[in-house]
Amino acid sequence: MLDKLEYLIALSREQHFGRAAETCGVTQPTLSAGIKQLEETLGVLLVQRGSRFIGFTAEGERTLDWARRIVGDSRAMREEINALRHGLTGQLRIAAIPTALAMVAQLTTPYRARHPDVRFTIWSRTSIEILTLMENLEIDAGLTYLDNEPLGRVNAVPLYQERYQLLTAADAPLGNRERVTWKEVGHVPLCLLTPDMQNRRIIDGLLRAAGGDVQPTLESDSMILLFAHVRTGRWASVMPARLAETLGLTATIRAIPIVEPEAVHTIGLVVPPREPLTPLAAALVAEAKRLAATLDT
Amino acid sequence: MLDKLEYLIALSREQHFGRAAETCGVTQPTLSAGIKQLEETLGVLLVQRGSRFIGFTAEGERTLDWARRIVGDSRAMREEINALRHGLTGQLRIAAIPTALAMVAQLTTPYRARHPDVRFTIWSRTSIEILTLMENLEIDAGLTYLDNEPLGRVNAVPLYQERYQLLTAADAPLGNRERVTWKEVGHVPLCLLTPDMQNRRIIDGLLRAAGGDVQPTLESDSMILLFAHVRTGRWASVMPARLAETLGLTATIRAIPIVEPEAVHTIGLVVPPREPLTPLAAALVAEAKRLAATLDT
DNA sequence: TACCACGATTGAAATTTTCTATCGTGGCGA
DNA sequence: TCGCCACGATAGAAAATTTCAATCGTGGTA
Repeated sequence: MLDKLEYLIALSREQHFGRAAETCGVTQPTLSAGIKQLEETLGVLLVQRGSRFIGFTAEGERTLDWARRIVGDSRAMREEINALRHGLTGQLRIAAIPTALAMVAQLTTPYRARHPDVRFTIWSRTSIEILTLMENLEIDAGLTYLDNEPLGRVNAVPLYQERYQLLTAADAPLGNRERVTWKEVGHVPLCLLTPDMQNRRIIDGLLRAAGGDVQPTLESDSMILLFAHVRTGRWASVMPARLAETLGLTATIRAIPIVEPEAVHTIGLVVPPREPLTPLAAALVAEAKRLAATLDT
Repeated sequence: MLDKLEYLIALSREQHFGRAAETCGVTQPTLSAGIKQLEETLGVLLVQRGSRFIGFTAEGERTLDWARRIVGDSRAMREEINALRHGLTGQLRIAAIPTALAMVAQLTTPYRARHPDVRFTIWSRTSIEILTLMENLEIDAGLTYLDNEPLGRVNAVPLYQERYQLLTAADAPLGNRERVTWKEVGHVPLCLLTPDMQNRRIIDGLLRAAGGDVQPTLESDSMILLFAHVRTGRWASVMPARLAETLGLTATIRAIPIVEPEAVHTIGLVVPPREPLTPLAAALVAEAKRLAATLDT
């Protein structure tokens, strides 16, 4: 039964019987039969059947909710019992938005000092993908915006405030300023994240509100790539203050606060709304609270 | 896996491998192997092994908690999906303390009017047994005291206040009074519930506080039996006001309020702290809230 | 000391699960 | 319009697992 529920979750993730079967490590007929058996025991159709996967029925969606919860709880049970015997071990899966990636090290480093047997896997993902991954039990925690676009069903721990700076060469236009306005930034050719990133949508909004138009010269989903371009001294970008500090400024590259308005967004840790949390996730939340205290103001 | 967790719950209920197996509809070796397999997948001992069942290990108790939750959720899933298709059907299992049994009809009658396909099973149990039954997923709801002795992990809906009256023949000692004190009641030979009932412990406490000693002439776990004795005109008892009304007073039997102090205890519906509730339980909670509104004050 | 209750163990039988191979269907491009 | 292709369903054989009846071993008890 539990494995059938896993099949259902995989199917919702992959939207495809064959691929779902593969991720579960079984063949396609096995997964098909599993879903059909679920349908029989529940007495309802769960999947809209055509010649290919179309979607779930209303009952299927509801069952999916329960499946996520039940499967999640059974994994949490295993993890907790294991932790009772062997302390915190295993793998912690985290996804973070690109602008928060640098902050992850502030969490993982003290975490590892306390719990050396935990291994980490960290993905760079959009805020929307983070929520989907969390729904589907593919990550244990996420680092994302808490206050801008709607959050799904998660518990959140605020970590720090994201403030925006223009990153540019000192000898470029605006390079000598102590502060610049969003309107001014709108007239500079920029390297920005791609529009599927919430950070980009925030910056777009701020630029438009200042009456400017958004004309990025270069887009990427990688902050490293953006930063590398800025480093050449020939490009400019908009980055959160903390990230710019972490990446390291040189004599020739300046980070200039952007005002009018001095926009601020909250970044935080999100974890599944499970009670109790898995031990690994609970320890991460504890770490996040400690970190938040040191970052305050 | 799910069935193994059911075995664990059954074992905690029966404290005996053979009986637990029987209630699960399998043989004893099957249940033994199931528990052992659980122990292997979790990598810990769950049961203290002697030549017979001794108890669970700490890890076993923790696993039991998870098992109750996971098994409860999977049943709730089945029930909810079934309700989506066929409306509310199936069986609602309720346990009530004896003094609240008469009130059950106030819940079941309107419930059945709304949902005619639901069948009821109702047990008379002590307040402690009700909590145990709920823990072990053997009942869907209970009717018990909310305010006197510690309640377990449940959600509660207050229903009504229990006030105490002396039930006695009009021509017996105290039979002509408008009110009597607990001290006076302490001097009358009484029919009371057995001491495993919380109602009895409450009355004991009140009698002792009034300086009297508790000397029941007759004890039973059945309110019907107590009432039948009172009906003969030769015995007296202490009953909640509402129950006395429901059982029906005759010209010769009077219900006399007991004061000093005018003790009051809250009775309510308790349901498992599951979110969401099963549809059957949720409907009962709705009914209880309606009833509570009509009973107010 | 002998018995008894209880849970573990064993080995065979039954059931369930899983796989490979193949079928049928609907969509899509030539 | 036809033919191909991707996808999920189906069938049947093989493998894995679960379950059971029978029996054993161990403590506790008379």
